[in-house]
Amino acid sequence: MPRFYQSVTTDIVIFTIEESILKVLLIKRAKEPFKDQWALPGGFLTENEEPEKAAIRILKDKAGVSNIYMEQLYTFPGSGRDPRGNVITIAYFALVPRSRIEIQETAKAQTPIFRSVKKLPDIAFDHNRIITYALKRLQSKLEYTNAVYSLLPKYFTFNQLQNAYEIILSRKLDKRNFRKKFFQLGLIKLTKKIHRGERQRPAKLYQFKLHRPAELKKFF
Amino acid sequence: MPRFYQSVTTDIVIFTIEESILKVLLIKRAKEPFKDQWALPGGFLTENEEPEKAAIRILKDKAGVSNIYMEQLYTFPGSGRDPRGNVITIAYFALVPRSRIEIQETAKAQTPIFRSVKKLPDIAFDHNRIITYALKRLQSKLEYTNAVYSLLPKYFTFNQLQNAYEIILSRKLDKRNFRKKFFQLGLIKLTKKIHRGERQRPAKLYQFKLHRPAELKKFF
DNA sequence: CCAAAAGTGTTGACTGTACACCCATGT
DNA sequence: ACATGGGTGTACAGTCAACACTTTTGG
Repeated sequence: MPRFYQSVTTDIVIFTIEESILKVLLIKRAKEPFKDQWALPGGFLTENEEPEKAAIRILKDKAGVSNIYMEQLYTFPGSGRDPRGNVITIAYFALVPRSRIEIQETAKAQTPIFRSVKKLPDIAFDHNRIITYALKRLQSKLEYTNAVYSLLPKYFTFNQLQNAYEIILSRKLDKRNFRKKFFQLGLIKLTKKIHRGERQRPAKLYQFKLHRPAELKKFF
Repeated sequence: MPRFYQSVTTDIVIFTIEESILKVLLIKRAKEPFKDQWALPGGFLTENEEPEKAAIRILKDKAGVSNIYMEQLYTFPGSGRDPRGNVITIAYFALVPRSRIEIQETAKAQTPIFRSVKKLPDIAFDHNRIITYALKRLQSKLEYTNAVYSLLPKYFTFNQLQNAYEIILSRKLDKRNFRKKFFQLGLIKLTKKIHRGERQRPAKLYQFKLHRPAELKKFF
């Protein structure tokens, strides 16, 4: 059987919540094709590099974060991606609390920004399709995993938690039912800390028991 | 950024039900590495071939089927797959009713056989891992899609349907509850055909309304 | 008439959903 | 004192799970 070689890239959909909006990290492409257009951070696999390693490397290089929720999304065919021939891309998605992101100096030339997933600019390649796919996956992951832990700071209020769900699912949830259900899941625990300083009743702060992916039985 | 090239393969986990056992198609490797060991059908992408096209091609070449339920499973890294260097593999899984499979002449040298997923022989590469992953995916797909349609013949009895679920999920289901729930889903319709010839009460035959993938709200 | 699988409803437990008011603070 | 988000319980509806007997055929 003949052996062929392909170009393989990874692209990462990095989600965060900022100002109550779900946003995705985009960078401006420095090179052709699609020079100066917005695109997902990504790049070619280096020689013998494992795809997941490449995704972790890119996450570190562009957003300065590591050790966050990340999973493989799908491998997209290259149709039309690149004039020079087919390129397949292994897409990942990652969740980061806004506070942990430090845009790296090396990446600043590419003017990385977070854009609302609801108001995306024109985007290079088929990255729009990838983002749509990632959003669907994220929504369904909320329903049967503890993935949110990776969008929230270490200590958070129940309302922050609920807001994350509402923002991602784009719908209101009942406060009492949400608290009841989520607390029964046993994923989080009450801490002794209290969030003060706003001009209203202080809020109790919670934290996740686990800071790594876990599956649940059921959910929302 | 430098551009590297990778070898990319596809492997397909082809499931079928035969004699009330869930089985996977394996072939004997004709070449090194892992010559004469059992492996999933698969192969290198040809030049500029889209991964899904390659999977369809292999399905046709080895098992003689087309137009069945198939979806991308995951892209596995090549660690240790091939002594000559890293190879990544894009894995797919497919569901075929046993009756539709015609092992192709061209493939017979590789002595393809269906083996029970519960009693697999020694398998080349990391294909065991891929099969395990595929099985998990299949089980969860049963719960929120109509995927079974692709394991059953055109006309089938309610018991065949239930057996398919029981075999894949490895647990007994309550007959009355299963019928009630499944019928409410509205995926199948009663036909006027009747299955006779066994020495017991004849069974009504049903068929799926759709013979393509569909998502449901909920399930089992 | 016997063996074997086909077919059919009801009940109690549980889960999900809808809904409104008081509380603690900062200004 | 008041505005703001924090925090709490109950009742009804819908869904899930357990369970046993009659029917229809072929041999």
